[in-house]
Amino acid sequence: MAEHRYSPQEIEPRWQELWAKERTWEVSNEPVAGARGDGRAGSTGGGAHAGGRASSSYVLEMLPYPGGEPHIGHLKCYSLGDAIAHFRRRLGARVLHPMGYDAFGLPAENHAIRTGVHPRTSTAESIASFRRQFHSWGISIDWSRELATDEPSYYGWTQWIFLQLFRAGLAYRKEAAVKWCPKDQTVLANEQVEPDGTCERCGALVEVKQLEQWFLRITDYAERLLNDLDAIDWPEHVKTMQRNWIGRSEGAEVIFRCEEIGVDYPVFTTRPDTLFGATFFVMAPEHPDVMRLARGTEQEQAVHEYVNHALNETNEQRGNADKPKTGVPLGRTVVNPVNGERIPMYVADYVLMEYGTGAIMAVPAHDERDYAFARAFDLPIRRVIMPPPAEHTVSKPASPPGEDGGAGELPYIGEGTLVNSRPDFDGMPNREALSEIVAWLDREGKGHASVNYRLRDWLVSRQRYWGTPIPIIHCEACGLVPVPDEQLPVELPDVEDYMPKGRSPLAGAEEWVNVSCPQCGGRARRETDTMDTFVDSSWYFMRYCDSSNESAAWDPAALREWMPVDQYIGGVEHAILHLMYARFFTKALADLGHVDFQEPFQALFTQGMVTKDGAKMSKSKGNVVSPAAIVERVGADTARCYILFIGPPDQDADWSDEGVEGVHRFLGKLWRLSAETGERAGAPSAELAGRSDAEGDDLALLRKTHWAIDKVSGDLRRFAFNTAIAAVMELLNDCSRLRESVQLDTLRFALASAASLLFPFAPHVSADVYDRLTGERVWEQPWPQAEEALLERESYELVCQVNGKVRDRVQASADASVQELKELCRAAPNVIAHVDGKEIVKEIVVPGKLVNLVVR
RNA sequence: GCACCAGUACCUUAAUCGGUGAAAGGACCGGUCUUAAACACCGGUGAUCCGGGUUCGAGCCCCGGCUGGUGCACCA
Repeated sequence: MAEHRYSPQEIEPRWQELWAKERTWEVSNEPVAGARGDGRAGSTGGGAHAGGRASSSYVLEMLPYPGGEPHIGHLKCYSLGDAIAHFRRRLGARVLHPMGYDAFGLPAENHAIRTGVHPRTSTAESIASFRRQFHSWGISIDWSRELATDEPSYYGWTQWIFLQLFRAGLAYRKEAAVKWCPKDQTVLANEQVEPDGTCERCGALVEVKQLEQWFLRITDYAERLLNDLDAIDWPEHVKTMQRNWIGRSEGAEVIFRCEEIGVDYPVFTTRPDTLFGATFFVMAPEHPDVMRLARGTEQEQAVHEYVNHALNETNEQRGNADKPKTGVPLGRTVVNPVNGERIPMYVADYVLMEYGTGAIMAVPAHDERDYAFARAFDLPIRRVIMPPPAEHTVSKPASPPGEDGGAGELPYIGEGTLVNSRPDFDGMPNREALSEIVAWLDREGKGHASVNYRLRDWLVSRQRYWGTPIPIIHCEACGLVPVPDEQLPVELPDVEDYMPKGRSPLAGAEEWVNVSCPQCGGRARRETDTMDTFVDSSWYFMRYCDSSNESAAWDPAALREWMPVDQYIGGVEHAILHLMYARFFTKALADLGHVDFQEPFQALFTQGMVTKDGAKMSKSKGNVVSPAAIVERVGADTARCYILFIGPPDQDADWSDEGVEGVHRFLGKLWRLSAETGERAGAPSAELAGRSDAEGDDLALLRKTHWAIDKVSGDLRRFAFNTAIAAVMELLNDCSRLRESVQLDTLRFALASAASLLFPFAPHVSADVYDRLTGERVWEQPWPQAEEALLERESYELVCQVNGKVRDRVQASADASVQELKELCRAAPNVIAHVDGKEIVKEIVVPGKLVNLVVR
């Protein structure tokens, strides 16, 4: 008797080598005319493959940042994506499933500062490790399209795109108050600052600095980025996060004039209907005019102190809404354009420079923050909206307008009727008054309707070394001059000192920096800032479509074949930044005529985190599970299967070593039972179960098999991988239980089907099992189809209830009529005992399930 | 504080339309095999957060509460 031992260490490399040698997962950009031209296509024909050209499908997981070794989150992401890719292939699609590396970035550079090792070296080592492990996991990647964003052949095109944006006015330079990380010595995007005011990467307290920086005009796209969310198939919570981030509000811009210094100050408000209730005016401490306004007044010193104090506060301290309101008067007034009133100006830290115009009109009666400030500073509070009469009072109008009580508590945020405004607005519902007032302001030239966004322009320059150089030359005569396309890529030079000193380390590479101006030929200097790495990852999915193209970023025909990505997969931590930037790039490139679609990712799946003992894995906690160690111990199939079995893939899941053993046992059982069965059956045979005459246990196993086919197919469509695997486990349990009592062909069919269904999750063992049983390549088989006839039963156990309680069960035929079912139930012995002469008042029949008799 | 999601056995997860006695894996217990153990095989224990409502019938629907998670949070 041959020993049957499941040995992934033997099985997995064997199949991996075959797939590598035959380049099984590579796809060309030229669709072959149907499956006919493809010699390797499924030998059994295959419904989905037959006739016409196969459909194209682009399945993409977010590209990894190659730092150190892959972690368990990578295993989950790529196991997930691979399952989807395999499933689509076997449904008949040509699937593009590429891989690359987001290779620029701070960690490699900081490592270089510590060790002196060039970032290129450490990154290359890490990439090699990622590549090796992806191979050992058996992920079905088209390696011919592999790319890394730090290769000149890639970033040359990143630079080309930057220049496209620059020429279109979408990339610009301006001095701005920027977030500066003193530890990393670089500027951060707003998005990279944590809510507590620390750097996302290193945790240092972020400072504010005035510097000239490069920005991309993403705000031009705010409206489209918002609206087009409706048309894509993304998780609702991700869309919500994007909508909140864009933060669209409708309202009006209204001009308040400071007559003392003769300057107009526009404010943005969403509530122009409350304009008549404005009793003071507040500016943000960062507002450039604050000191100018206070100069020469007796408030100058106090304002100076207050502003300094406010600027040194962290976002966390300042952002706390429960904090008592602080501020100081500016000693100036502005005129409310609707009624000519002079109202006092204040500076207070509850007003934010980043939002609106950095100045607000304060309406304490109808805004909580303004109310709190007014109470603290003893400022007038004027009600201009009356709530509608309370429901319980008789339909009598509310008490007459005025300062009196009876109108409810202030501040009042809700809807109502205007009072204390102008005679022609008083009495109007506030919604209506809002548009009337805006129209009136517009006519008077004192304001206009306006839409405001929370979204800021994207700050893309970094004073760091390890990034894509910005391809611009500074010429004293010509200004900002783009590097001519034929001189791209502007290669990143080697430097000796990576340490940032408030300017990019590139500034030290004199030979590289000093150039002649492409326009006038005069002396000029290269831009020394590099790009935020999010720029690199904002277009990589397009490069995959044509990654070896040396004369263009892509051939438009290649994009037409594959884009947009049909299924994108990645962590929810990228819900805002990466996904927003990639969408912006796509739209900008569409406007410039380079692509002909508006959204890069048609469908998005966000995977949950993998935790250990309920906590995020981290080196400091010592609870890191290494994929390499797991794969070495139990094999890639077990690791992949387990991580998908552990729970719904969009939820967080806790890793348990015992759970891994369970899945390992399951795969071992499948393999052993199949090896045994293959041996008993003699030569492998593609001739699978003849089912028409099956009965007894054979029929039961056949039914279970088709149930599993149906279940797994449905589960895969909705990404319920955990239940799909559980269904195969159930099928295998039945195979094992019935193995002695069914015909060999039935058992072989059931086991081969189990392997076929499991292939997207555990490709190696599934391929091996399928080969042993049938001599065929499972990945060349079309996805199995469940036989409708076998999903139905010709008879079933009818549940007989009396008053909702199960009292008996009897066999009923599947086509029994409602009347027959009632009779069957009434005749059941235990039902008779419980009815016992009582009156049957109601009979509920659920065909296929039960009959319930209600008795009294 | 606001919004959304979730509470099922000791643990992690299932359960189309409201329809049987709530399923899978792990853990645990017993048996077979073994000198013994591990492996394997066979068998077993065990659950719908609390309170109300709708219904012939509720894990599933509605209301209230409790607990946990996520997102937003001075955005004018």
